[in-house]
Amino acid sequence: MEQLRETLKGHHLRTTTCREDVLLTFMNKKNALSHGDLEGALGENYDRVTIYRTLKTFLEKGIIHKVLDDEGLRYALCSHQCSEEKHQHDHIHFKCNECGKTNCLENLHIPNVALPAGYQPESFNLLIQGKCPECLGNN
Amino acid sequence: MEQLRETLKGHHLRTTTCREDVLLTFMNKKNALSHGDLEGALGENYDRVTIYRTLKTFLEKGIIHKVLDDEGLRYALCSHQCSEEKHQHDHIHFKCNECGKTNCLENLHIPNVALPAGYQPESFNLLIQGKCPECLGNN
DNA sequence: AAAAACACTGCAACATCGTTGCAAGTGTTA
DNA sequence: TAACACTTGCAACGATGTTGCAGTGTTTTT
Ligand SMILES: [Mn+2]
Ligand SMILES: [Mn+2]
Ligand SMILES: [Zn+2]
Ligand SMILES: [Zn+2]
Repeated sequence: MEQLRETLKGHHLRTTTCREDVLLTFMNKKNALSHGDLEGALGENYDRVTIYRTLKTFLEKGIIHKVLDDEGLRYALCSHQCSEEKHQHDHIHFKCNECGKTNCLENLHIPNVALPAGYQPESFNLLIQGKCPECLGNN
Repeated sequence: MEQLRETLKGHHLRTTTCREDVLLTFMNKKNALSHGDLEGALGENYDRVTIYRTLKTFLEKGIIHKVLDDEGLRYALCSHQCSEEKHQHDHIHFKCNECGKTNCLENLHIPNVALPAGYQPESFNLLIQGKCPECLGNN
């Protein structure tokens, strides 16, 4: 609980109950969340628009990052110290086609790619889809 | 023009003007297109819904594939012989943050990744964002 | 302590995106 | 020709995302 405020303070954001709850939701569920997921979890307490704006703010401040998906955008916590200036990610995301959950594989890095001459890379997003360990166990 | 009908026939689809025009649009513009792009190009000739359905059909038949994006889904032609049964892609996509265009780098393959035990991969999507050769030239 | 400036939220209104059902039209098959 | 299957447009709807504004609460300044 106190850690939440630390995180917000650390990114120069005021502590509000909506921000605390959104942050808490990300920490409880460990997989990537869509706006709809958050609205489902917190929609009775906060307006849709407020949740959108909270996500936008968290993105800008480096608290969460986008997770590409084949059916809609999701978001996940930045584990390392991202800030408003530097938003660096090079880890892999895995989406299970069975349970539908998408997770950050934080310690699995995207391999280097030798781009053709003239391309200047700035950021990378690798999504691997398949079956997750849990779903493979239950069958 | 005749090649269009070949492609449609080859995937067991009737030749219709909408399908021809959508296919033609993909071949003319070389970058990945969103539904909105197609609606902008063909919207006066065909209903929005028809374009949605055409995209869905092309996806199922293996004529186009999804291209993940940080602001919305796009689609691009499958260059190799994808079919209704087998939809295999392992090439890299590049999105230019300057001009906004996303392209298939057909002959640049996604490197192998050693997933942790228990994960069963099925498909891969790698999007690299940065500046494209054209935009780097013009400045 | 009071005033001014700023930040956050909810609400309404709107725009875009995507899906579904149905009826009419067109092509294919028998 | 008659039956059938596929394709399209239209209408209606639901989901997703954005913007402006007014009310409230915080922070900063005087
Ligand atoms: Mn991640
Ligand atoms: Mn591609
Ligand atoms: Zn799973
Ligand atoms: Zn460019």
